[in-house]
Amino acid sequence: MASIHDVAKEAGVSVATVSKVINHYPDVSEKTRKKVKLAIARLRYRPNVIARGLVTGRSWTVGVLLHVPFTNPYVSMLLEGMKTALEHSGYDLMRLSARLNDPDYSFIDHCHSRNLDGIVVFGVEKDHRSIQELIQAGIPTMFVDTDATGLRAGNITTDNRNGIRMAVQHLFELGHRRIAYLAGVPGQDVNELRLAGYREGLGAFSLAYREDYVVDGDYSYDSGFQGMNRLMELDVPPTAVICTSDMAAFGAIRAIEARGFTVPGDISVVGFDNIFETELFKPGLTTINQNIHAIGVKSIEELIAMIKDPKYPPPVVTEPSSLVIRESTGIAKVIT
Amino acid sequence: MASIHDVAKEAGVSVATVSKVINHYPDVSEKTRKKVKLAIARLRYRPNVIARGLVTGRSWTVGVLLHVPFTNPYVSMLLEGMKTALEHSGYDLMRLSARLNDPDYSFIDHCHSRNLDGIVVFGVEKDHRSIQELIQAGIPTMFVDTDATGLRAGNITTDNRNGIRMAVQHLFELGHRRIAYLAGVPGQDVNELRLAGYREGLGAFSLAYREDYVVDGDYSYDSGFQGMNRLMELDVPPTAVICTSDMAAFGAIRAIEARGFTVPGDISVVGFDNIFETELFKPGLTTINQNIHAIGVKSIEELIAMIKDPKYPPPVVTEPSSLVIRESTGIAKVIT
DNA sequence: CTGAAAGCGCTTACAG
DNA sequence: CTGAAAGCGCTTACAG
Repeated sequence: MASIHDVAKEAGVSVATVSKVINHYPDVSEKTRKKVKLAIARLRYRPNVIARGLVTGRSWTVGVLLHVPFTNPYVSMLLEGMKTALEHSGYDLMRLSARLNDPDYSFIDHCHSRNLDGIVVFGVEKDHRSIQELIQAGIPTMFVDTDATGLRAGNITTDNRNGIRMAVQHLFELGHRRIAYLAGVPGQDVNELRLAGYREGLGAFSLAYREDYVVDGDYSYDSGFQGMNRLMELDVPPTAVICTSDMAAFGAIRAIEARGFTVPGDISVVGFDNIFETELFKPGLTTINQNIHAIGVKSIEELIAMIKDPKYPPPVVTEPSSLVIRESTGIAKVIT
Repeated sequence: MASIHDVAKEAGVSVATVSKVINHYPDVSEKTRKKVKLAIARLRYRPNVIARGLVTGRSWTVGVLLHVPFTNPYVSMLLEGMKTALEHSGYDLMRLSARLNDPDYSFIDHCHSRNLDGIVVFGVEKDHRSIQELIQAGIPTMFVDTDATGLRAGNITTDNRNGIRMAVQHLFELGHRRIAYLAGVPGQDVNELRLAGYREGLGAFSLAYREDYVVDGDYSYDSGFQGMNRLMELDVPPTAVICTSDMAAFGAIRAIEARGFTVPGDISVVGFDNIFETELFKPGLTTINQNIHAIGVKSIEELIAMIKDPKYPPPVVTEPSSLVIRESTGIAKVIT
């Protein structure tokens, strides 16, 4: 690869002048600019981003910390949205190791040694040591689904409370009075918000909150399957269940079917996420739509805004959720 | 962040000596080494990878070019495998833009300006200009599912031919004689190999190859749906169909059901990939398993081997495929 | 065993 | 408007 020195020689000017042309400085004569541009074209010169970064302190790289597998459907959509926003921004995306609990590994050191301009974090709780260090370090950061903020850290999530409230209302209107909830991991921000939405939803229709109607889980198919089994073993099982993820809902439905019951004939099921697999699944899943792609796009857009302007206030954004009604919910069989 | 100069000052030695300690040079006295290590610990010093890269010419970064969406289930598994192999390697992964057809964008320039040590490519055909440039440039590269090689470029794929052959045999043994094939994009390496496997499979059982039993597609659900519709409109429709992807198989099954027929009662369907969605789908899909995770792992392992040793011969590896039998294939209804 | 110096490919005051 | 020089944070011959 040609370097800036080669270009300078070819054009018969100094490297400083070449640099000025590359960076669109105004104080270069038209004649010189032409000469330099010609030399650049002739040598197919491209400035070395690495070298430039060393002096400007910017790497034109944003990191992404994913504390979940790539096979997580939420992550796929998120990345797809991020990619869209990245495309013409000049920034590239670097995946960062998620060895957060390895004592030999320091996430923040990693970010520093790579000169990262900004970070998107998904799937890590805000009380984690690495996250605290990251916030302290003052590197522009956007948290997805984690309610953390800092001087240079904002976050973005879906309107979780209202999503679940809409689900409760939908089931109530179908005549359900025994509505259970298959929850996520206790303590996680998203889980607490959704749980709050569930309680608020019940309250809005004067339905009592029952401890035994809430089962913790981990968003997976298996956790939905097992959670549903527990609910069905209750003396008074629910007639409807809201799940904290579509995958858990899939598991719940198969658990219901495995006991010889039908969805929605016997029990109605609502998911959360509206991942593309809902289109494949039978019965079609009624679920709460998250605009994951938009969250991906905005997380990057806001991050870049923070990078570009040190005074840009760290955003806290909530994307609207909506209810998508398919086949897995129906009129309650028994009104108690 | 502390720099190497800060450490040198703190330890009372030169930066050259600090550098030697960091890089485990043997010619440093134990006493000096101790002093330096202490200073490093005290200042929480981490060498700047960027600066180091500028002089060594290595960025400790491998790029990945994905010419498909992140939501593609194959990609998710591939990335998950790559991640595994990357974890303790010291290399980080950078996603590269896929603006391959944008005249303002040069993939190879991008790689150079980022000083990438190696590249993994998926979903681009070998005759694409960017790919040719990449091979010429001599940057270590591993192609996934693309039959390209170069002085420093190898590739890895599944045993596509044999996979399809096994599917034909399975169907033949179930009594099927009218076996159709829902193909992928003509010209793509993977497609040609699978098509060859289909023909070989038919040949092995003396079944005639019929043009009208092969329909091109693009691996998607919709293409499977439409392709199956075409097959079912034939005067003598097939009793079994092999699909070039699981997603296409899902589409094909729904097309069959939409016409009031059943799988496998009326028509047997085989997929390709064994993505995790096959577990969700009903009926359970008989499919050809690709060990995608292993392909991800090996693509990185081989790439790193090439990076480390300029004389490491570019590997061409074929991962075995296997048939996974579930519910979507059954005994042929009519023997012709 | 240790360190001064040159250099990787850039940018940025600053002097002219 | 142009360029010499210093410097970003490192590594690597080379001299001592």
